[in-house]
Amino acid sequence: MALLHPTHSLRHNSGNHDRRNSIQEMDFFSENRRPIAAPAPNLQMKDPLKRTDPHHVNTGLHLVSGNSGTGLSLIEEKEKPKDKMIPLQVKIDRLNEENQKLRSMLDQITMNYGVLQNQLISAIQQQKQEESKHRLGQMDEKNDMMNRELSAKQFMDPGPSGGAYETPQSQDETQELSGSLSNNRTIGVVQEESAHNMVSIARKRPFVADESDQSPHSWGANKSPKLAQPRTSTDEATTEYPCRKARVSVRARSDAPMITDGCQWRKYGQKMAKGNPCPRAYYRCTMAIGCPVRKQVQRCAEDKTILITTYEGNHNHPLPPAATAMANTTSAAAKMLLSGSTTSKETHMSPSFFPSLPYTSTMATLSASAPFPTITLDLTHNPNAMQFHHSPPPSTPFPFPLSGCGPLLGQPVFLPPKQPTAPMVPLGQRHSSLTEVFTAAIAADPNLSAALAAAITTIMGKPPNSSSGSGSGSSPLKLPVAPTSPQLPQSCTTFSTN
DNA sequence: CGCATTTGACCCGCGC
DNA sequence: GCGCGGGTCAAATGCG
Repeated sequence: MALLHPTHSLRHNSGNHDRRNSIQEMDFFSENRRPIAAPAPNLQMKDPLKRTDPHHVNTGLHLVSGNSGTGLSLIEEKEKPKDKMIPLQVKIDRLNEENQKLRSMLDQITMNYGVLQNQLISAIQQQKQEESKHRLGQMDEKNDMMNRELSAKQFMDPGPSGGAYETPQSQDETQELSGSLSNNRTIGVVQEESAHNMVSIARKRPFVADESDQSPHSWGANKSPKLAQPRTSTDEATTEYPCRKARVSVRARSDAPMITDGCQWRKYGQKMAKGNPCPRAYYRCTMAIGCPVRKQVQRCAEDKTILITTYEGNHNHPLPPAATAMANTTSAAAKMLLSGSTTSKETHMSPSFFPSLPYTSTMATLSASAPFPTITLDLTHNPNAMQFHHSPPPSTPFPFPLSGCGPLLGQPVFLPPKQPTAPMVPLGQRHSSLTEVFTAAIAADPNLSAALAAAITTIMGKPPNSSSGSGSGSSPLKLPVAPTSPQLPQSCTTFSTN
């Protein structure tokens, strides 16, 4: 969340606050743009124009988003006489004023957010400290843990000023931040903690240690020995998350009793879940003998048009093309969840973390609450924002980001926010620079997203309210979530309704 | 008749 | 220890 307004952050930190409207932005460009702008003679022609009105300086900032820059370049290109420039100048002035107003609003929102986040973080850290006292007695990596917290805090801490977006001091620092998150140490710490938790869970559920390739889970393990498969040392999922049982839950609007995701399922049970008048159906993948994948289908108690499908496990067989997208998506989500969810039960992720993802308005829920960490992908909102690379059946009202199916990993697993009022500004309009930074960082390091999730999770600690809601409503905070790294074996299949 | 679905019973973990 | 709830099994049932 701290990166909701990266550009804003950059702007604020690129100069002194008392000169925020002029010098700071000029400094920003002087560091990053001058090598390009200086050689252009047209810019010098533009300067006198800009100096006639102080707002023009601010327009320079707007160049970041390219809006004002476009207008100025038009002036440059056409070389209008001064009398023709006047209307344009007036127009630019008006745009600048508008820009100022928007910026003021943004500042206000930023401040409010910062205050709230400060309160949240302080509360969480306080809670985590208490928790750490118990855990540290059993942990040998005390220092690592502290470093981990610090590392994560770097990412989230709004800073002493309370302005969450003022933390990065410059683009350089932002890049440094991205680098620190993607470096081996940070990820290593994250994985270390994951491993530690896996050990804890393994003690609790010894049987899962014998699980094979699939994400560790109980079904087919203890009750169906025939399904047990020999463990291979090369299995990455097993190596990384030998004891975690992640679930990927998908919320989608559908009238169909069950979504068709490209796999064949056999119903093996149905139960009434507490708090939900609609029964929960249990399905097992029948595409291959011994496939451990299960899924649960249940309608949302609040809105029965919403179908909640929860996947668990990884397919042990080749998937049809129609099934790979969902499999990749859920795998990515599951891996992110597994790699990120350690001590906390819920994770806050900012949409700004994943600017490269097209579905910026989508939301996902990370819930590591017992017994299994679950990531919920909410596809019930903003269908317009979705892009269909694979047309769903007509009866499939829900949109699913199947973009680029093949390597969907790293693609968005994004869902609409529960709170439609949440201000979701198109990323590209507000913070292009930092967006690019993170895009590049994520693209460069497939583990980064997982590391981000882990880092955030680490500092978030336990949610203030651990009481579980009933049924599908045991829903954690709704948060924007990242796509994940591509290493997880396919967990589930495609996704469409009947 | 074979297969899928239904449904009650059973098992297990967790909280009190 | 007990009750509750989630998850699974397997016999019964339905359907093509």
